[in-house]
Amino acid sequence: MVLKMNINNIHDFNLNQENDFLTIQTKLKKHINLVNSISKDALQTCAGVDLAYWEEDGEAFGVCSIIVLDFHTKRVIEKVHSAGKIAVPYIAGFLAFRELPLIIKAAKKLTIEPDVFLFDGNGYLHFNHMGIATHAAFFLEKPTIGIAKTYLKIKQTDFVMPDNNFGAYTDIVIGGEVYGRAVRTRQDVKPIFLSCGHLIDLDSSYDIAMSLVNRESRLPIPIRLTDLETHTLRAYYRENQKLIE
DNA sequence: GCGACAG
DNA sequence: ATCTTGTCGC
Repeated sequence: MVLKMNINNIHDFNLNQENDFLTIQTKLKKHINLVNSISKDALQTCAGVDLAYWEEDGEAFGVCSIIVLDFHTKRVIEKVHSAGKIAVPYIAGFLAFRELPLIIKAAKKLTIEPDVFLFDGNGYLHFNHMGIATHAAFFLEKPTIGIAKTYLKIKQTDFVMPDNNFGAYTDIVIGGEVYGRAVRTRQDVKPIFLSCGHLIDLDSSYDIAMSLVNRESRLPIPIRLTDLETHTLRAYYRENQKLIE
């Protein structure tokens, strides 16, 4: 997969400066496009993206997995991954800066260009509308969807708990604007927090995410599979640490 | 000092 | 995210 934006752009500023992070976010968010309606019939492939971490000699390492599925058969058609040292600490609101280097490194190995990417984390549901799903789309140049397992409170606004049945949801409205959606993907489980990433609208994101849920997990299949995959890869790299770098 | 805090 | 055993329930 060819990536237009150069990864080196990510390293052109001081990695631990939150002000620099904010500057980047503010610059990119002006270009967010949330008006594309994407029909499921037009989709051929979808991908999940996730990372796992571990420590070695006091240093942080991570592995990123991207798994591509045929959207309709749900069969895996490609798996790629990347592993390496993690340079940026986790700071709520700036997750993308920590995870993007490995995500881009893995994405470059894709031979298929997925029609849509699902991320483990927020997209537009973010105080600066620049969660990892949104931010990553500027590199991938493909529609992205954010799927978070827990709620990130913005401007002291809580979400309204959706009804306890499959598909029930409540929109997360902050200051009169819809940021995302709390979605009950299965009965008797906690809701997930869905939001647009970029290049797709919220209703399409919801339809796609819901059609990718089965009885295995409350999370869409691509996210679930990459989560399992990163744990497997981590176990491997922990035993073969020298294969990294 | 205390609580909050996507992953 | 990660560290971790058992355990309640379908």
